[in-house]
Amino acid sequence: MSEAQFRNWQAIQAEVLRRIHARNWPPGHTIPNEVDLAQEFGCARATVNRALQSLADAGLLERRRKAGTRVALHPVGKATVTIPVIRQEIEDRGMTYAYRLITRDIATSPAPLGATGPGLHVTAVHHANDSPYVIEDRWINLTTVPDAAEQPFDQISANEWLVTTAPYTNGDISFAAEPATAQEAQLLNTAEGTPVFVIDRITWDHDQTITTVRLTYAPGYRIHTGIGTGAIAS
Amino acid sequence: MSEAQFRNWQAIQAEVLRRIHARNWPPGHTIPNEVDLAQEFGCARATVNRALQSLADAGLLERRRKAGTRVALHPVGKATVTIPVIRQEIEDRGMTYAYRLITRDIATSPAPLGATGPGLHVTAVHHANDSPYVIEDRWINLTTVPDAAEQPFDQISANEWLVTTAPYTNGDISFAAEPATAQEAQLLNTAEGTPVFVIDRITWDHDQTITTVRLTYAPGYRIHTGIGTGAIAS
DNA sequence: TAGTGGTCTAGACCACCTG
DNA sequence: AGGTGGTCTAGACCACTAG
Repeated sequence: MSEAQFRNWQAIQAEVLRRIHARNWPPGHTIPNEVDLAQEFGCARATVNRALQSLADAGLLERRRKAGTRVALHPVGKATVTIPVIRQEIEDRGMTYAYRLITRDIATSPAPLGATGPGLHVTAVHHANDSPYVIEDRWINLTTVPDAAEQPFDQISANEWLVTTAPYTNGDISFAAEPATAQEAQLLNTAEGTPVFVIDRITWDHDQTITTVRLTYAPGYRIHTGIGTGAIAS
Repeated sequence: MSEAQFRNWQAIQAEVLRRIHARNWPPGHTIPNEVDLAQEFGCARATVNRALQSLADAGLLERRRKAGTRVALHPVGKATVTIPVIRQEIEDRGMTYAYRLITRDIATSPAPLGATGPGLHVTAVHHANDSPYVIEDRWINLTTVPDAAEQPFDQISANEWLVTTAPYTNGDISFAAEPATAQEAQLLNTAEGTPVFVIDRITWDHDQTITTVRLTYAPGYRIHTGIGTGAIAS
């Protein structure tokens, strides 16, 4: 009791986790406030705050001013998916990267890009070990990224050019399974209707649309990542 | 300048972001250390630390002791995918939830569960508005979760029972697009070979396997989430 | 309105790492 | 060896919100 056993926020976090797992603090239970915990753990309140905030970020605790800190009823799992540059993703897997531009046109942007100004439409295929890896079907808003109009995108992909040129503040991303269209199947060297993994992404700089992209991966592609309290960052 | 314009860590974070976007601090650039920034912003170093750590978590900065803080060369995007309980996911979309147990057997666990002890194999279908929504094909490790053997899982799904009973510390998760097998197609009321979104998940309590599950979603399912510096938490 | 978490401060010590 | 980020402290004030 009131022993100064827990000197750093990670130790405190581990102890809190232990009590949750041991059902000392069951789901829905309101745990002691930060002042009391700080006294029990023999540390400053700021240290307790950091430990609890980290657990709240992980979804295991729900915190509200005045109401206190409760153990989440349904500990929502959270998986952080990293979205690397395609060339890096391929090279990190030890495969040889190649890039092939398919089409490049300037036309009126489709609805998602704001429906107003002109857009640059680029389609390309990224290869890994000479096999098609992913199709990049992209619209770039030429109103917000006018420099894109001068880029040929025949050597450097729009994917790679944009990350070092057009920073974004927000984005939406979605994952789905879809049947390959005839054109996609041809580019990916597979059969029409084959299940393919599709990522749709749109990014903004504040409220200005920058680009929308559909990435259609060759069959067999998987996204893999870790979850859980062991992966807590910050 | 040394003006005390930035009083809280979020304002500092915004200012740092502005300088990165404005190319004042281009990719690869080493930014001033925390002491200098604190003086410039007219605040305590801890406040600068919080702002920079938040940006480092978001992948925009790379920090190392002694080396300092650099702007990331390839600002890796990170999307946080939440993994809710299936019943909640359906009800949150305003649809009616229903659950149907298909099979329940005790047998020797397959390889992923440790290959040693007995396992409980449960397959079930979750419905939304009376349409099949997702197939849950699960193995539960009866060595680590013996209580599962006494659960019928005919009313409450294993998915829901486990989150409030068997906490995990770590997990792996992967997403893929696959063709529906004959059995999956039948349960999902679709055609064999139809592209379906599949989630494979395995969870451990430290190094003890708890459960593996394959979730096969009905055609049309999408995972959707946001990305970017606007979604920074903590 | 009072209790709780959110944050800031000024200072200090430490762990890590580069040069 | 020395500079940098990582963290802790003790105290303070503020913002939010439940009762």
